[in-house]
Amino acid sequence: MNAALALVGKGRHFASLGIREVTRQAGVVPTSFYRHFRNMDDLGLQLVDELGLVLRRMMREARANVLQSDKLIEESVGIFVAHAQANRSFFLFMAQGLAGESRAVQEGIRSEMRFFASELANDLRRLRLMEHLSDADLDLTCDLVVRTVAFSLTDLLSVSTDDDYQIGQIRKRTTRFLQMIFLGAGHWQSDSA
Amino acid sequence: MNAALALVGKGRHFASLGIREVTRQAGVVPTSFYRHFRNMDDLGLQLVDELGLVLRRMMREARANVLQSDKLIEESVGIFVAHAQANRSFFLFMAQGLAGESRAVQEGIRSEMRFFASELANDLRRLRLMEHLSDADLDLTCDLVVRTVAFSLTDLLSVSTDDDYQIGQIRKRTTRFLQMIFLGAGHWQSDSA
DNA sequence: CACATTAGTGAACAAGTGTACACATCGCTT
DNA sequence: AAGCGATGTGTACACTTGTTCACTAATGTG
Repeated sequence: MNAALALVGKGRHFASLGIREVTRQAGVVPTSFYRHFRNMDDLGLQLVDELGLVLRRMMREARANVLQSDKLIEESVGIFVAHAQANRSFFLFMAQGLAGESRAVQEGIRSEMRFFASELANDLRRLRLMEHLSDADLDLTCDLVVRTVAFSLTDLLSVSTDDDYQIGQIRKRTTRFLQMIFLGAGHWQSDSA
Repeated sequence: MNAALALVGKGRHFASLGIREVTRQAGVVPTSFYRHFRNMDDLGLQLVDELGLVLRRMMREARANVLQSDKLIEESVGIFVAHAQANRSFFLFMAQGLAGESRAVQEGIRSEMRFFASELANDLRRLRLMEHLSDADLDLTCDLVVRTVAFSLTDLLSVSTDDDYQIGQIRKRTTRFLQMIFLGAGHWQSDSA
């Protein structure tokens, strides 16, 4: 799995990886592959599972550092960017998988995103934010937020890790996106019900 | 190019296509490939160019049908969904290319999206909508809109063409996303400047 | 200690891959 | 009608690919 991630990190697309290529990168003979996975799709699914862990770690850190802050959005985006840098290959895999070749991987990633969105909704409820929104509308909002951040991911991953200027731009832009969304959510239903 | 699109339409990922595979689908001998393209990346780039045409056609139709409507957003989303269905393979290619293997294709698609966003901004200006926004903020809004729609694309393309219920759901959800964004844009700067 | 499980090995095979080269056709313009 | 450029063909070569099978080394449990 690390070998596959490493190749993805080097710019390859997961869908174009072959068994021999992965085992070569892992420093192991091709046949060994079958000791662990039935095929590449299987490997992809296990990567999705591990991706879940990465996301959960990120959420935990966000919750710990953000709760007492007044710049909630800005801080969260910062943490997200930091994690995306630290786990570049994982997030690359995630971005690829969204439109990937394996239906199962695709669905897995989508489901991780849904989970993330619902956790975000819970947090907002706990913080007594957006209390005027119905549960469904809060879910809607959080879904939109998660999508927006996920899209920023593709921006982030296409600039080199040390291009601090561009990274800063992306962070600012993403922050504004979210501010605009929450601004809309704040006025939702009050005048569009 | 049609052969490559056809394969993508059948669920393959562009990055995993080979020259022989494409020529086979095209009903042509492998060597013929080199009469038209230097390699698969080159083919991808030419597909991006043609994608540009598809998008422009879509914009034209949207402009023609939407201008006199009061349900601007809903209509636009409808037209988008219709075009995404009609040119399924093209949009699949677009969704794949965003996190694809070829940097050039990636940049090409991104640039098409930027163009689309800027055209949208022009239209809004012409319609005298969102006049309280600075040019930069209007661009920001349109970028966010285009991203949101593009993300809905991945939802749309992952359900089968004849699942009208799901397609309707996606259409409704996307419409609400855009309504929320424009609602936020409507209050932007007035209370967050 | 013995034994079963797990992870890794090496050789083998049929099939598929990208690319090169010389040759054949077609349609167009002069 | 002649010639030319663009497109397609057939053959060939050196690799790479997925998967199989029987075998070996390490691991931890009774």
